[in-house]
Amino acid sequence: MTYLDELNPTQREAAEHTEGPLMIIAGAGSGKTRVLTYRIAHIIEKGASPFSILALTFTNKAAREMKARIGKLVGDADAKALWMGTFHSVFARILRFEAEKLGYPKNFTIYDTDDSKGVIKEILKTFNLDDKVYKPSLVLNRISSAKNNLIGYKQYLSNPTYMTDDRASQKPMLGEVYEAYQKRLFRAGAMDFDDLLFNTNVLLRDFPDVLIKYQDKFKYILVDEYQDTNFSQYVIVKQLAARYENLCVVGDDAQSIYSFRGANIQNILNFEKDYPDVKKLFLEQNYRSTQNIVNAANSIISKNTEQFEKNVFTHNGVGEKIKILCSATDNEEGYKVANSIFNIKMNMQLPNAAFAILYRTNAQSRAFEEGFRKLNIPYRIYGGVSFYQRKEIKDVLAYFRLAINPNDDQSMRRVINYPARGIGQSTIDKISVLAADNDASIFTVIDNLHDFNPEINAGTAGKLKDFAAMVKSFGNIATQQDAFETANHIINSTGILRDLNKEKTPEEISRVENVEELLSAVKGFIETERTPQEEELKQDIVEQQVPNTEDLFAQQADTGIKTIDEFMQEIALLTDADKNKDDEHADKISLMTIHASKGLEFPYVYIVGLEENLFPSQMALMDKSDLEEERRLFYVAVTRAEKQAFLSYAERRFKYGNPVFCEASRFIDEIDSQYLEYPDGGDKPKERLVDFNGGGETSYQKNYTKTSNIDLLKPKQASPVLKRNLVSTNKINTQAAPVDAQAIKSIKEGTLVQHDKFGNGTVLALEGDFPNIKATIQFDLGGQKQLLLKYAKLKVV
DNA sequence: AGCCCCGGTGAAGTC
DNA sequence: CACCGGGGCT
Repeated sequence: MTYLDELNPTQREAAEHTEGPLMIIAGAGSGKTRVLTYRIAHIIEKGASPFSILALTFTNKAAREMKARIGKLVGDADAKALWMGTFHSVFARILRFEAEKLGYPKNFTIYDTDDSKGVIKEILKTFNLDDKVYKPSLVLNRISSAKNNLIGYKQYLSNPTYMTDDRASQKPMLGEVYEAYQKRLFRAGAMDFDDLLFNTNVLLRDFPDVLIKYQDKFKYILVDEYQDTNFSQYVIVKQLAARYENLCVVGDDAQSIYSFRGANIQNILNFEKDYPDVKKLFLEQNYRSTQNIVNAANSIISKNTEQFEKNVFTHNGVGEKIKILCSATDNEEGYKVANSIFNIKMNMQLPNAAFAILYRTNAQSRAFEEGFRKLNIPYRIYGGVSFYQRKEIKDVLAYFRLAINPNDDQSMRRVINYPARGIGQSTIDKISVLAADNDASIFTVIDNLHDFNPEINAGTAGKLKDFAAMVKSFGNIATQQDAFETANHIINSTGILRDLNKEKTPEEISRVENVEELLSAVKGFIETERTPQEEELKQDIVEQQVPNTEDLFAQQADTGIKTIDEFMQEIALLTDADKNKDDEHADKISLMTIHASKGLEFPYVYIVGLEENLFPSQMALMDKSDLEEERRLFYVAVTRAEKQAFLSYAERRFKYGNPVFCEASRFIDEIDSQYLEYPDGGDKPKERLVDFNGGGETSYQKNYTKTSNIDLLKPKQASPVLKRNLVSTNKINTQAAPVDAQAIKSIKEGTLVQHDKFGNGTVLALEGDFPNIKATIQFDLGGQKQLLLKYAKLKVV
């Protein structure tokens, strides 16, 4: 038990309080992971089986690292036996063994967002709906948030509020699209990410024996990052914990930054209502950062209204003040930050890994990359297009998926004619219609062609049959051989590699390399042991004496072969943090979004692009609660820093190809100025009126003037839209509602407006929801146009 | 069937 | 500006 002595009294209390509900509010850098690992180790040492402990983390990486640390305390065998992972991966694993109760095959496919969007597009086609009105991404968001709130399509269709909302937003068919979407996925034997949680809830709700089984099994439940759980996850946890109530949730309401995907901060704020006898502990001592950083962060978060009272403090040194960097343009920001890093690195003899650049949006990385390249400093970008998103990889994976589940229509469409085998669009259309009409999958149709009487010539029918036979043969191999053999076979017999090797362009060569890399990932996969959880579940199945002798999992339990099916399960649930292929140990500067930086720490942190409309983002400015979330995001960013933080902004920045004047972010002003150091060395913001005419014309200005097609450089004619950018960059209007919004809202039907290009016009009609209002305008000269108000920069005449 | 060019459109964060 | 999808051409 000596390791418990390494904890401070509150931490230790948290680790030793193992029975009953416990809520740990853990401030940034307060040693949360340490407490969690010690707590779990402690539970095991007290005699609990690791199989009875369920620990839900935010990323698989976090789970992996925590397991490794627990392994050091209690031994790897016990650590490996823990049920630890993301909500999605843990419950996907359980669903594999219970899905048939819900009518899904146990080898169901997990659809990613691209798959989902594809399904929506097809539905829109069959319903003859305009995909500009029913934007797939919006439709999907709507469906997703319904599912995260446990609203199935039947409830959705019978809910008057949803129906009214959808009619009001000109999308009365949304409920029907939801229904069709769900039915298509079911037919394809597929679940999307939200279904994994939704269906887990259905399972626990409708099958009391299953609920009891898992309630009994999980005697200890821990949930990390509880502030970012959604309703669906909340209900799962509540159900599973109902028996023992040994439930420990850990989180920091100040770091809740995922409401856009349904996370509900109320889950943590209301925890004590659900469990009145909860033990509440506050970890308030920060071990990560200097006093300046901790105090500055406190002053930021104090502006929020919804939060637990807490007092984060540190005994670390005072440290350097937070430095403000101001650049003329986004490009200059890149050089300035790169130079600043270079200087500190040289002066203090630090490794590159001591520095991180955090931004609001991925698109901001470019300027910094250039800066680092000029100075020859190695860097690494987190996020972006992941390996598994690449076209050639998705093609190969589609074959893998078909081998496992031939009814997976999205994969079927992807490769039915890739590499080309003479199955054209019109043929695909015909069989798609047949499939939809008969509520069958595409595979079912082509595998039983003569039953469906398609109007297809004999030659094409033969090709379809051949393809169906190939898919079937892949299926056989997939169940009998290991993942690597299957993958090899599929890649070779489909001719994908041949297709990629046709041309020797650098692009194609890198594609071949990617496919080879995928193969070696499969190889690596079969060489690792299967997890104890899989064995446990399989054992469970065997004990239940599943009668079906062809049962895939029973077979695997016998042979011990790791199949392609298991490989796909694993990669379908990787989080972006897990997908980074770059080697982690190389000494590089890290560039990432603030969201991606959650849970990480760096000695020197540069938070860049601190400008109104960028951070806080334009979208967040519309809504007070969004602004609070944005502020929490800023809090997360600042608290990543150990030694020093830098805040950088640019006065001009290219957005959508146009130069835009920027105003320093209100967040800078919100920090108590005693913790800040401005560029001129003072502790007060410099008066920075934007000077349009005076001063030498820099090359930047020339550049901007040339490419600008809007009136940014003529303040005299400033429209309401532009006015905001012309005000002094100090406090003045940071509290006021954005002028953008007002300008947009002031436009009604019949309003006379002026447009840069089209001249004067009259608004005929408006449609869509703010801020995406589209206006139909009759221009005196330019005729009738449809314009999006948020882009159109209209002036009211 | 495949390629190219054009025009339109979008630009936050993610399992 | 960068990307995507559609349409048209070969």
